[in-house]
Amino acid sequence: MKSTGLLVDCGAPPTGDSHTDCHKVIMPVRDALDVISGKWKLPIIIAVSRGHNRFRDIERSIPKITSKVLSKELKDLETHKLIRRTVYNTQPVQVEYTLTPYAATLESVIVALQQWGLQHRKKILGK
Amino acid sequence: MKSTGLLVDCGAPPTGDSHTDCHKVIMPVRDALDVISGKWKLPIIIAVSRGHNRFRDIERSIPKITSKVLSKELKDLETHKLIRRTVYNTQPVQVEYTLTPYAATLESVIVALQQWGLQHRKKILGK
DNA sequence: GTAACCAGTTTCCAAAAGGTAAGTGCTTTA
DNA sequence: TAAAGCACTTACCTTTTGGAAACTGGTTAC
Repeated sequence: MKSTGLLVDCGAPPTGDSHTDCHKVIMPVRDALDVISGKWKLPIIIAVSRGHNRFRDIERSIPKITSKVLSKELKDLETHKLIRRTVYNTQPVQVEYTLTPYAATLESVIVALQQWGLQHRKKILGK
Repeated sequence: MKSTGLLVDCGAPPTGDSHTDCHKVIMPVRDALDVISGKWKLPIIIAVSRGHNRFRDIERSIPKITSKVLSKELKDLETHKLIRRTVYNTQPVQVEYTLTPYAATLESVIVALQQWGLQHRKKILGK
């Protein structure tokens, strides 16, 4: 799911009636999904929020992620202002990834997904 | 190494094994994303929940979706027990899509995404 | 002096997602 | 009788995603 701009072009909103109500929910949800959907973005945000701030540390904390994918997703998250990359000119150079304050606004999304995922797993695995 | 406050409480002490701690959040979130991520699944659920129950009606209510994609996503949602497909043997056959009670459990996820999407759009446009 | 760690990048490739356009078989409406 | 609606399906194609593996250019530990 790739869009050109920062917000989703949902086309012309259907005028009036029952569609409008629907559209008012669909559009914001699509805006949000555009930023955070995909296999890796939220796991990365969670890992960084739990104190995994170095590249290899994040990589190790997320099962099955590869360095190539991590590198690309970190760049995406940086352009969406959810993660900040800081380079310290130590010897050798040390790179630290931290969440921006803006990323904290995703907390309710993460909590909702975590809780739904938990009960879903219980439901699927026999209960 | 400061935290932004995005700390999801998953019952483990922050001083414990940070990888285990982290996985308790990542795994459920990934379980949830497996079911609902992608460009169309939540928009379809929203449309159906708003009373768009016929194929063409759903199609019209979601900007830019095509019948091919809608058909495929509806099948996926059916196998995940989120949508029920009912065929009435009228002349001609009438097909109705409805949400299962289980789909209602996604409400908090949808609300969280909708609200985040709303403020995100405001942030992007209104700065 | 070589093995390992760091922060990535590169290449090659397969699979999944998604768009375009047309068609199917049926029925209803003008 | 033609057009349009319903519920889809099919074929073809491009884009996106992501996995595997090697590699780079530095540093540090044994």
